[in-house]
Amino acid sequence: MPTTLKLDEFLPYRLSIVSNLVSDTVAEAYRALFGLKISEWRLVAVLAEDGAMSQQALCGRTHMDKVTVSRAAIALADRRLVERAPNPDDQRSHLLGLSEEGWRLYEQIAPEALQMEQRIFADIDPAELVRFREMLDRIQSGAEALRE
Amino acid sequence: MPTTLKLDEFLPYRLSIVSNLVSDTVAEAYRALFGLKISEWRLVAVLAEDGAMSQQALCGRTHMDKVTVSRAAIALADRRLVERAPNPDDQRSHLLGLSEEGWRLYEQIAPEALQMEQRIFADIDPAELVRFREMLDRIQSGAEALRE
DNA sequence: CGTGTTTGGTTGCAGTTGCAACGATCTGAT
DNA sequence: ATCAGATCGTTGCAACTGCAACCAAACACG
Repeated sequence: MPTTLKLDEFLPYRLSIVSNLVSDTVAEAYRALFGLKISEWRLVAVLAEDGAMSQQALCGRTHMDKVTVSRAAIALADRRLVERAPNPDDQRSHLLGLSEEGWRLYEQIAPEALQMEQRIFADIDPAELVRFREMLDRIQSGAEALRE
Repeated sequence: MPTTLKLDEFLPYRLSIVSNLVSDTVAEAYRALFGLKISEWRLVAVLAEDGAMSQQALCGRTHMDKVTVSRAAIALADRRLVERAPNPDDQRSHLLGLSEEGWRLYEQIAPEALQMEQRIFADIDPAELVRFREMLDRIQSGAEALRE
C-alpha cells in the first residue's frame, strides 16, 4: 500500500476502471447477440440456476434494486422469456420462472458468457483466479463493514 | 474457471458487484466530507500529481469521457478549486491547474483517501495486493484486446 | 374481527452518464 | 492564402439508476 497518493495505484480507482471496462464489454456483447441488458441477463441466469422465485428473492440473489428487478422482469415477460405465475402463498407477488423459450435462450447465452469470461481472463492462470475470487469476497466484506 | 455457469462465480458479475460497492462507499465519503463527486476528485488528484494540463489530457489520464471532464472542470472552477488559464498554444483549450484553495483541499483529501483504501483492503496482505493490482492490469488488457 | 403496520411490486422523478451534434479553432495540402 | 478536415470543449438529448411515494395485499395485535 503506497503512503503517498498515486491515482494509478489507488485501488478504488483501478477497480472501477477495470470493472466498468469489463461490464461494458460484456453488456455490448449481450446486447448485440441477444438484445438483453445485464440486469435481464442476471435474472435469466438466476432463474435457470435456482428455479422460479419471487422478485423479492431475485433482489437478494442478484444484489439489484427492486426497481431494476421489476423493470427487467417486465421486459423479459413482454418477450415471453419468463412467465409470471400467481404465488398461491401471497397474492401480492408473482413467481417468476423461465419459459420454454427462456430456457432455449439461456442454453445459448451461458456458453457464450463462459467463453467471454475465458477470453477476458485468459492471461491469468486458474490458481490465481481462485485467489482473485477470494480477494473479491474479502474486499466486499471490508466495504460492507465500513458502511456499518 | 468453472465449465457450467454459476452467477456467483462469474467474474464479470463478481467484479461489478464489488466494484460498485467500493465506488459507492468511497463516493459517499467524498460527498459527505468534501462535497466532491468521484469525477471531480479524480481531476484534483491528477492535477496535484502531474500539474496543469488541458481537459483533453485529463481525459486520457483519468479514462473519463470528455463530457464528464468538462462538467467536473466547470464545477471545480465554480468553487475556485481549479483555475483555467488560457492555453497560449491553442485558443480552444484552457490549461487547468489547482488553485491555492484546491491544493489545500487536496492535502486534506489525500490522507483520507489512503486511509479509506487501507480500511477497505485491510484483510488482504500487501504482497497479495501487489498481485491484485497486476491481475487488474492484465484483465484490463484482456478486455481491451477483446474490443479490437 | 377491525385497525395500524409491514411488505411486494410499480410508477414518478431527479441525478448521472455518454453519444452525437455543434461552434470555434487549428492544421495540412494545395 | 485558402479551404477541407480534424480537434477542443460545450450543450442537447436519451438511456440507465435508484430513492421515495404509492397501491394493494398480508400480518399483528388488542
